[in-house]
Amino acid sequence: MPLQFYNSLTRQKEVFEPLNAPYVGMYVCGPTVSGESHLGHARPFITFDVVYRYLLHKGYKVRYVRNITDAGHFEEEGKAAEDKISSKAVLEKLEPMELVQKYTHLYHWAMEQFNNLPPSIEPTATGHIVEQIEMIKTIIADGYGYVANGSVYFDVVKYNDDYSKKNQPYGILSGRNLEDQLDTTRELDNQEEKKNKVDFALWKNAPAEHIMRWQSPWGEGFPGWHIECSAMATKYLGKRFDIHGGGMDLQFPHHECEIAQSTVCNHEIPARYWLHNNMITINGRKMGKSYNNVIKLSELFDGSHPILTQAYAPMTVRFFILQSQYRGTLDFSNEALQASEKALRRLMEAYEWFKAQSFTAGTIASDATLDAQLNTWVAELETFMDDDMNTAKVVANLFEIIPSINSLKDKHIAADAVSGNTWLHVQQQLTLFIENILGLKIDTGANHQQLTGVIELLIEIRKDAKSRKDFATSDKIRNQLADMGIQLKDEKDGSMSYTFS
RNA sequence: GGUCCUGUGGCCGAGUGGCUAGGCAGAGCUCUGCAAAAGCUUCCACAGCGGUUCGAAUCCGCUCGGGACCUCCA
Repeated sequence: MPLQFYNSLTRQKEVFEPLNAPYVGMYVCGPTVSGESHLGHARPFITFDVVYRYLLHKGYKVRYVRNITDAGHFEEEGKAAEDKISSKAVLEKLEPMELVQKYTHLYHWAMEQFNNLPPSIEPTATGHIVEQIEMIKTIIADGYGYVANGSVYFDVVKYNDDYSKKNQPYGILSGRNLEDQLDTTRELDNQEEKKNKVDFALWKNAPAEHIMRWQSPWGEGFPGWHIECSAMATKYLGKRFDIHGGGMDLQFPHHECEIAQSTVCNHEIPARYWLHNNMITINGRKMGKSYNNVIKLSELFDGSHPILTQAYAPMTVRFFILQSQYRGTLDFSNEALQASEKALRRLMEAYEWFKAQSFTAGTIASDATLDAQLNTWVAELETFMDDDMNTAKVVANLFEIIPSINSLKDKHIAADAVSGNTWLHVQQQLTLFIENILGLKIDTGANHQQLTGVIELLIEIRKDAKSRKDFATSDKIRNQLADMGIQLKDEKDGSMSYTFS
């Protein structure tokens, strides 16, 4: 089966065919670095990291562009609720770029914790003001933008009238029609400047207190909310590229506006496949500022948020996200995260042991059924990924394979039950899917040579004690280490292993 | 109000007509000095009502519930 993605634009699964194989261009909307990323933000970045990894696995040469939005209204986090006068005071005290710097670092740190591969290009909005201005000029020249009091707006109604004739109405992506919106759009600032309520800003005149401002043909101001993505995607991926990704909540208006802007400038819908991940919910509600239920990533990793009963490792969170298919909502709870934590540990412990085993090619399987079953499970992994990235099914199959590995380890099945070739194949495919595609890495816990040495020493002492049947000493070592979060396990062969909790 | 999505066992979550999803939790057994881990077995489902069909969690209708977008938002 060929690789298929669900394309939000056509509302169906489609076979993925790059415009210019083997090259693939992918644009994903990145963070606004005016605050710290939260659990909800983790989902698109992990989802599209897996898309990126999988495309690389398929042999494509992928240029992955993920922007950083560092222009616009910047206020110190947590101060947003204050009125405009007091937030003006915050801006006076603090350079916007100081915030940008701080939260960009935190964001990169979080991405690294999640083991996300860095994108090929990570452009900033402030670094592409010139490109954005040029694009706006083109839109005005073509008659789809107009100037009002130093701001520039996109004429959505005109665009819709003209492009409906080409079957590309405004709303083509989100499936809404303009008539509905003309009635329902809420009052915004400077509404009277617009010809129509649905028009959106391409460039905004900067009020006196606005620190982030740039010269433009229309006076000092700053770019509108949607133009940066159009400008940067065009610059680095061309007028038409393969994949545009982001969260479902960006579908409208952000991506819709991107399509309108790029279509005017480049005369085509910018991306062929539009991929949208669904939201992470908490008690059934989307995580977001307006709901006051945001768990920041740093709080998640150190367990400091009141709703959390414990800290969760970044890999646990990644695994939690990958246990579901990206287009469905995913409900957060401590119970669910704890389940993921245990499951991930079981998976990685089995995998780690198995990876270190050596097998000989060419041996014959004594249990042909098991041999065939293993081959089937492994072969299905790619099929599941090809079907719109069903990582949930991939994970499920990994857990089908685990009992065989553990049985091999505990000698419940003989090594020759399965052919050497099959074992080698399973090894290789598990590494491919667990490490390279799902991007899960072995969490070594405390990775410190001296600590490791001390634990090894305690294990030696405990082995001695056990051989003397001095169970008091033996249990003391095990229990006290357990209290410190280090679990000792007696293996079947008399050896002892340990894990960190 | 408009547009759209959704309702799966204690929890999370796959599954678009017929086959055990999977994980965690629970129960039993095996192994073990004990424990943990592991293995084996097992309990618990498809919101409700009606329809289509030989057969529906899966298609259709209605009812009830939940949610998203329409405003910066992953």
